Amino acid sequence: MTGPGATTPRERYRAQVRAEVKEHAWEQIATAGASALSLNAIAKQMGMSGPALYRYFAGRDELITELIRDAYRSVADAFRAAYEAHEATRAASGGSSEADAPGAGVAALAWTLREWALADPHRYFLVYGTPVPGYHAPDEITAIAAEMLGTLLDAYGAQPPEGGLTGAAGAEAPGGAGAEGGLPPDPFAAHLAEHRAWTAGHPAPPEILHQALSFWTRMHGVLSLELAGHFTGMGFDPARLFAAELAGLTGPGTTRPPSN
Amino acid sequence: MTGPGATTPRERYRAQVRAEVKEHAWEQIATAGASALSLNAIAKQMGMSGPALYRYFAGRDELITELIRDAYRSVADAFRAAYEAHEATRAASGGSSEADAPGAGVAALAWTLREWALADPHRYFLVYGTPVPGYHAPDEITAIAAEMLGTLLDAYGAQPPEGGLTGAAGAEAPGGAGAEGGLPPDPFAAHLAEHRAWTAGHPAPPEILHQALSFWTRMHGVLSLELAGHFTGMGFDPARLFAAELAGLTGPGTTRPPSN
DNA sequence: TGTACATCAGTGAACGCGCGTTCACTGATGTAC
DNA sequence: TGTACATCAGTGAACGCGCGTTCACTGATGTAC
Repeated sequence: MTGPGATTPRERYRAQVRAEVKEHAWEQIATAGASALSLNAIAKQMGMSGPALYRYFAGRDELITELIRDAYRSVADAFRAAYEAHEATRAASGGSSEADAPGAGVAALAWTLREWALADPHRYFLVYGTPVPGYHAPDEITAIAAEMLGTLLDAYGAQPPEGGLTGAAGAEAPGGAGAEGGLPPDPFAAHLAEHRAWTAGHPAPPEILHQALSFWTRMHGVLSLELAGHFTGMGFDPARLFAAELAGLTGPGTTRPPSN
Repeated sequence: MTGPGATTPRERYRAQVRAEVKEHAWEQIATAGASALSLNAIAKQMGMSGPALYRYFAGRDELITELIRDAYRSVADAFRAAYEAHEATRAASGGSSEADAPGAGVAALAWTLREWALADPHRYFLVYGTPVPGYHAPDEITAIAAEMLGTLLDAYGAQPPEGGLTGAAGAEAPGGAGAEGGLPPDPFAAHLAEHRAWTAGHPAPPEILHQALSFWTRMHGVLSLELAGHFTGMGFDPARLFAAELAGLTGPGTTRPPSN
């Protein structure tokens, strides 16, 4: 690894072939699933002989690991970019735009996640689907996962936290919130207060940690069932279910996908 | 297929061997994943030669299809049994037990689902994980899925519906429910009112359909991330997150797993 | 109860396939002087 | 600018493997008279 920018023609060529191999790998995964990924088949598709690929990847395992890492990287980057774009519009508008609605930042992340998932379902399942047997995520990947949660916490932290968000923290008592106007007790937040090592020092209060985790599981709940086809034939629009779940987390008014 | 009970010794033997084959199939899936399922390996494990299994299954595909169907069947049966057991205690207690708390029936289903999932994660992923490429669920399986949703709707229907359940239908306005005491509008329920063919004529109102779908996606959101290992190393107890999500759907007081 | 026949479980050999991976080698590309 | 050398991309043959599946065949089990 020399410094960035200091690429020889050979290095550029190598990078290009590696990228092309990955592209064909994704196509193959899309067609026959990750378990059917074959170096020989990729080579044939590229008009090369099987062993040639060993110049670029140490073996099948390295290729798969790299695909998984790239997939994580792409969703984390999309997440971060969406957060920063949202913060930028918020700062530019000076406190009076839609971007200032409570939960707007979180909603932006949700729609970004959905867009990323729908753009390539096989990539989604490589990250969030059935774990590959025998595969153990290297530290680099768990770090990216933590980074993503950090972005989510940032988005929550950038919202007015005083009672503006609802739905995740504990159940409202039947008939509405408590008569004294306080939030109901949140036993899971209390639990999280004692198990927050995974936040890497993020200052978010435990109730926000709870909300972030609920966000995570609810969005993936809709997406994984939708992409696995469990809603096929039921007739309703999964995007609306996604929007409804999101509304339960951020309040109404942020339930529309971004206009793009 | 002769009538039930009219089994010859040979039929009994066949059924026994088929069951044994499936058992080894599950072991193999647990070890190396569904994609690595091999008839030859199963035969070897049973002390038989490869082609022998063709007396019992037409081929690999039939075996996999049967495994998936069995998995669906087992969760649907567990669901139905849990519902009926709950209704039985409810009827026996005459209206004053814990089983009468709003959402108690739904909570019983939730914990049943969780128990079923944890009992065999690979079975869970065969049903709710990454779809097998090229595999299309036969009608029998979609029928079982519909049956399960029917049980869920029954459980919702068996609860007092007048404002007793919270969390899924639309977002509460910040600061509590509407001042007039009415529920906030639920656009997704309105959508479902026009797309309810999948309920097979169940009389549940659209708001309940919404709640059932939210139940479904939220429970699977926690379970799939948990079982795929995405919470590993984060320190908190996934069961408590599951309980918190459930509390958001049924109200507090039904957030403990059944005592067994 | 005993014999003749049909049914069925299981074997072993074989076919064709594609896989990951190693190895010795050719030819082109880049580098040093 | 030209020559000598090192580096690297890619090939083709080969190894060993396990897969699904077919086929002709042997023995055991059940059935009919």
